[in-house]
Amino acid sequence: MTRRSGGKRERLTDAAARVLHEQGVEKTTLADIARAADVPVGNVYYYFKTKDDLVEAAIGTHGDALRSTLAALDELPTPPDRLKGLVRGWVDQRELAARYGCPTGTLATELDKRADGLDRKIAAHMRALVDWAERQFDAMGRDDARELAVALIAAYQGISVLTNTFREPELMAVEGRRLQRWIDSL
Amino acid sequence: MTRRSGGKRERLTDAAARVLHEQGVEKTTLADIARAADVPVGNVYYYFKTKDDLVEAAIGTHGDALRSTLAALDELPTPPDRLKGLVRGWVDQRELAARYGCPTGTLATELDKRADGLDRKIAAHMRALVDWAERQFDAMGRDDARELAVALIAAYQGISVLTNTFREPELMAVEGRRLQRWIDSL
Amino acid sequence: MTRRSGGKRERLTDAAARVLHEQGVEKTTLADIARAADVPVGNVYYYFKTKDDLVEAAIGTHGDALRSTLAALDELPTPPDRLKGLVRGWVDQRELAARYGCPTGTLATELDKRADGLDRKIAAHMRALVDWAERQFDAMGRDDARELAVALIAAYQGISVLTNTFREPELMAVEGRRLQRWIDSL
Amino acid sequence: MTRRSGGKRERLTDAAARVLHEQGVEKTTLADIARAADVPVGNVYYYFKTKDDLVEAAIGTHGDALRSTLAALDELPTPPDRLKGLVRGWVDQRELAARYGCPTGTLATELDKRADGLDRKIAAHMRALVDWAERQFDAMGRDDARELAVALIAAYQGISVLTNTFREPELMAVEGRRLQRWIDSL
DNA sequence: AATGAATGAGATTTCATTCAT
DNA sequence: CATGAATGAAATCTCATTCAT
Repeated sequence: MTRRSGGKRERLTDAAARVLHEQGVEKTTLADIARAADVPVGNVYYYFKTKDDLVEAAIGTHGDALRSTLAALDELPTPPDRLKGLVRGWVDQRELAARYGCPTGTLATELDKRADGLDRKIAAHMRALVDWAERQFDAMGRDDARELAVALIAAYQGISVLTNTFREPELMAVEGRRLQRWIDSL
Repeated sequence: MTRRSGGKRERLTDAAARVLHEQGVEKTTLADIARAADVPVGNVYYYFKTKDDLVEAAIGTHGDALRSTLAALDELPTPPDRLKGLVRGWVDQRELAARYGCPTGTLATELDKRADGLDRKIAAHMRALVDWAERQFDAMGRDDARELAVALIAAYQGISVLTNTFREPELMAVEGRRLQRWIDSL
Repeated sequence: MTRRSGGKRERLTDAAARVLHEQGVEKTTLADIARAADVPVGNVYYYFKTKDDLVEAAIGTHGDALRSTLAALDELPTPPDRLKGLVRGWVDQRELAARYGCPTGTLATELDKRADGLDRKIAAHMRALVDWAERQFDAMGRDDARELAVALIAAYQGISVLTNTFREPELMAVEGRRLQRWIDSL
Repeated sequence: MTRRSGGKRERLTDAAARVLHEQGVEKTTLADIARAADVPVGNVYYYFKTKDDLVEAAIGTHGDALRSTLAALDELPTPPDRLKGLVRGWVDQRELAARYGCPTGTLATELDKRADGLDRKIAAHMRALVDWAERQFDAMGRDDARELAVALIAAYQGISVLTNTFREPELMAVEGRRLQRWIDSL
């Protein structure tokens, strides 16, 4: 709710969300984020008590983005439309995935090495995504909705890893087509 | 290849391979690795010029493990046997994956944030794996061998991410059965 | 002496006096004091140019308290009554002393490490206390009034240190009885 | 037991003991201590994991000094001799007390504001001193040995505070004579 | 007068790397 | 070859003080 003074807090979380995705949590310094947000380093601590607090806020930003993406998809008429819309979004982002991977996936992978609560925060977002997909498959009358949902999200996470590792956006496009056909076949 | 002095070099690379997988590259200090290998810190630099050199050696160790796994699978009679053997290996490692993810995948994800050559080293191992799978599908007479290979490895990487994020080894087991059926269906 | 604006200045000095006693000068931040006084941090500087100015005001508050204590004792009929009244006051405060020590003594001890004038301010209060005791002993006809006064105040400061160090309020009570007997014996 | 490389660790604890006494714990930076010991700041952390660890070591140094002082006094023939020897030592140190107070007392006063274990460490030294004095009074056949011991140490702590506050070493000398007479009178 | 926000200097701490023996 | 010790650059974090409104 704090929106005074040019939305500096928001600028910081946005910059953090982007930079942490690009550089990873451990490699990114507060100075990196402060610079990207054009805020003096010392000032960051006015808004966030620790670096982890800022990381948490950035995770929240990614979660917000995910939520609004899913909300937009919910406007589509049928469950298969929605699922295919999700896949289309992934394909649209393939250049970013090739360079930095899926934000949720790479953050989850990095944070899972730690035992603080941050890993649970990002896991919650991943779970929200799987849950959403499950609801779509369920609406399509599938008994194995959960398994299908896991398979879909896993397919995306997996191809993100390969797309990123091989720096080949085209891989995402190919897999996207495969997933579209698969959804249609259900 | 040097095997002098009580295999200290090997102890270091082995320890590095394990600890880097468990803790991640950035969170792991040289001291962590030295301790795990029971080698004095100062001594590490006799064997490795920099930390990155040691990371590279650890990547090599993971590559060796992968190569010998594939070599063992090559002993199996038919390509589907080999592919299903690969999947079985993944399922067998599901507890490790739940705790730390796939070594190759998590290392690739972390190193891809950097642009210093190490990311290309780990990418090479990932490529070797895809190539091997492609050869199997090719031997099965599939025209779309490359695409199938990518899909298989992506499925594994993806379920590794979810297994790790949710700390649920069972996800890997379920996906393993799905992949087995899929291979049989080809 | 300014009493405008809801006595904010007074609230600040009172809070400072208390918090500085409890936490010590160096460990206490301006924010701590502002919070305790329920005054916005930025506002403190309207009343006090620097942190040291506020510390000085807090010292003044302790001095005021001391002065009014002595003024009240001056109402008692005889010098021994007054001295024993002083001792009784110390014993009454023993729980506070056990937790945080004598305010004057602990502040003096901490400020004496500095050479910036504040140490002289607190020394003045300590001197006022010794002077008052000297006047009582003098009125009792003692030639060694100064020496006795120093001994009395030192006894209190010393037992405050021990009471605080050992967290044993009872020490103060025992020493109080000893001092009462001693005063009676003069 | 580590005594290599020019006893740098010892140099650090000695410097810390001195500088912390002179400047107080909170006002003293690691850089201050490192400079006094002629050791690079970064190197301090090779010997002490945190600043508090170094403070603890410095407290230990003060404790060692106290112990050896008492051990030397134990060589004196009679308990009164020993107690008066203790007092003589205090008087001999009066210039230091006038400038910085009693090391044990001022450290105890400052550390008692904190709730970590360091306050208990310094309290232990203070207790050792009281215990030693109690043993002497006990050996003199006094039933009230504990109370006398507390009174003696309190007298010293108290006069240290005044000597320091007023910057008057002579106060310690006067009180020393008073305590000598008092011991003789028992 | 009042105050949320801003700032920068400085403190603690970490760690890859180097050095002396 | 081996190794405990050393080093300095850089990162996180704190806080008195100032600023803009």
